Amino acid sequence: MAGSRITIKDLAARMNMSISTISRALHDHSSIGEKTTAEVKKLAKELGYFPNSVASNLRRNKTHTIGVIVPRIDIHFHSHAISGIEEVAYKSGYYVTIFQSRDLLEREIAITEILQTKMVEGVIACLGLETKECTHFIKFNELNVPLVFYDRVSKDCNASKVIIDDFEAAFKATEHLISIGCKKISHIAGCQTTDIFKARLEGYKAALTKYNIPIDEKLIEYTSDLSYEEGARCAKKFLSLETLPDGMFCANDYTAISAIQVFKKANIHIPQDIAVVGFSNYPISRFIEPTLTTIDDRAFEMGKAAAKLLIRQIEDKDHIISSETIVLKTDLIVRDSTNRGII
Amino acid sequence: MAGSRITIKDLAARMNMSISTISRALHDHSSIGEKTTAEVKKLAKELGYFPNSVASNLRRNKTHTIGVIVPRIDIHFHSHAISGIEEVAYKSGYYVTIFQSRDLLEREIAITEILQTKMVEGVIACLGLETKECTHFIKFNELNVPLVFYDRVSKDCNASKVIIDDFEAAFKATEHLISIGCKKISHIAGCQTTDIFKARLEGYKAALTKYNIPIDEKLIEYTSDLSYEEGARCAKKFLSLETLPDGMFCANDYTAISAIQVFKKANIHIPQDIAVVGFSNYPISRFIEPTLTTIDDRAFEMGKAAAKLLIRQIEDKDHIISSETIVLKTDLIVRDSTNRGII
DNA sequence: AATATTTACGCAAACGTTTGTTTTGTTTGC
DNA sequence: GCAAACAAAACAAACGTTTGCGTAAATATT
Repeated sequence: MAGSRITIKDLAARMNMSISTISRALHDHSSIGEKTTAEVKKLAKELGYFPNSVASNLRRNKTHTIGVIVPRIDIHFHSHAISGIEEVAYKSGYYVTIFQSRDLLEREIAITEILQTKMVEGVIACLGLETKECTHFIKFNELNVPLVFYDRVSKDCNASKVIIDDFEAAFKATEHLISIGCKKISHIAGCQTTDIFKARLEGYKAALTKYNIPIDEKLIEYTSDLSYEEGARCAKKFLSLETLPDGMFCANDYTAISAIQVFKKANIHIPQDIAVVGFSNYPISRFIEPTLTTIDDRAFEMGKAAAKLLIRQIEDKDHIISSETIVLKTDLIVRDSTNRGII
Repeated sequence: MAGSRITIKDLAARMNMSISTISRALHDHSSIGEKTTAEVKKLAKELGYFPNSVASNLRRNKTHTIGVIVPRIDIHFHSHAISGIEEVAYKSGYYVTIFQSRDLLEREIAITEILQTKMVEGVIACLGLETKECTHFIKFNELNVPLVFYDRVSKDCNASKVIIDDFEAAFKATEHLISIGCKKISHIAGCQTTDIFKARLEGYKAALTKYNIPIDEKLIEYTSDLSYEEGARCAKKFLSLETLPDGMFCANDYTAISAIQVFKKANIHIPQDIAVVGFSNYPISRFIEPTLTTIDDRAFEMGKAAAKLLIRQIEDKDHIISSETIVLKTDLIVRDSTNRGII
């Protein structure tokens, strides 16, 4: 700020013209002569003029800004999603303002209020863990600002969504274990009040059922947060069974990795004794030993899809779209933790 | 947008008062009666009024926004730095708009221009790899908008900086290896046109010198990008020496990890045969086997420090500060890759 | 009771643009 | 040579706030 910024007025004064002429010249309006247009632009460049987009936004009632709410920026999944969002937004001439809810409902609500005052043209959000209902988002509906949720979405909110098919992904993962010969497949499950983790459990069960493998609740361990520590705990639990499972599908990579490390310490070989599939394809899954078979979470694509969808809705003058749901295909990435060689 | 947003005008009409009174009431101005103030606020809440910060920003010539330029959001280091920035900014009532240069100079320049039009009050940036000089940043000086670089900084730009002492960190890392008995310490170095990697090499050399260990160029491997693949290449090079080094300091964690994996495959034990120290404390360093001794890069703290410094400068009316440099303390995190038990 | 002071509010300009309407001056058609 | 048509540029209002100044009524001071 401060400094002495050149405005359109200054240009007008220097050229002995009206400010409207300057404005139109800078926008190549047809009603301004070529010569004048050129001169104005030349002067603007000379004086280092930059348009004041705050003023422009006010007048045009457009900010070309989209607000993004994520639980935490520093989680791999979200930073990749944001990266995708930013990439699409930048190319379409939109700007991205990011807020972290830190999984706090109070903060999430405060952020939605800030976003209203900022006149963002659209909002992309991933709900925080505390968020059970989302009345704080309905004001965006009222204001006609498009809203897109990704990954963690809310059923009872009228908004567009971008998700992966967790059920199908879990099904695929489990099916893969079966295809390499596993008969007794365990599962480390996430918090069952969260839809995505519920879906992963269901997908696991469905795959077993399809192949006539009975579902054994003793082979399912529930965790609250899928942390590294929880993974170790579950692994020890499985070790204490009469017979060790010969396959394991984990609802995320952290638990898979820590379980693997526990197994290795117990002198159990992976994938020979027990094959393991994770979920999310964290960077680390490529580096541990053995490298981890996992489901790619499509974070970057999810961000891109969310941004594209949002921008489409922003620019859809007719506001004909009420909501739209995009389900992304997932990829099973087969690595050494399920590679038993030729079968 | 669209919709029908309630403005201060609407409130004024409903209350049969002037807009200035409304504005003042909403800001608890002393010249407005208590009763009126209360009534105005009540009505505002009823009608769901939200201030239009675009208009406010224009009038007050303040945006309370800081622009952030990072090479990539989805790199762990940067997402953590951003997280720190956002945390501090949020608490101080500032908003954060993020741009990725993707290490492209052209894009970095374009972003600086966008930031000018957006009237941001301050800028935090980490330079892209292509950026050798930074004339595109001097306009911020001219406009009196404070500028803080972090991590990758530029010498020839008049701006504040937040960095870690790479020299000292590398010195500490190397000294640690010496302290556990290493006599022949190798180094995997980064691109020597980047200051931070140069400093790490220098720190390594200085530690050797201090303890009268001759510097042996054969023990130093230079890489262009410190990639996982490069790490493996360097490790093989060291394996081909007549005698294997008994310690290794790597300029980042990726090379350390891939080198460790190469060593393990060659049946070399870590840390008994060769102790390894990385740099940055990537999350993965806690999970690999053995867990990796490394230097914490202080990403989050760096972001916080940058934001605090920037905001201080923004709010320093006198513009008395020209520039300031903060050097953060680093931490050596000792893990199993250098844990030889009692010495 | 007259003046001074305070309280509570209104008026109007300003922030830097954009844009519908008007004005001025030039060209065209006949 | 005069109306009509057009091109080029000016006028002025508007976007939603904030804020210096003015003013009327209410209260305090003598």
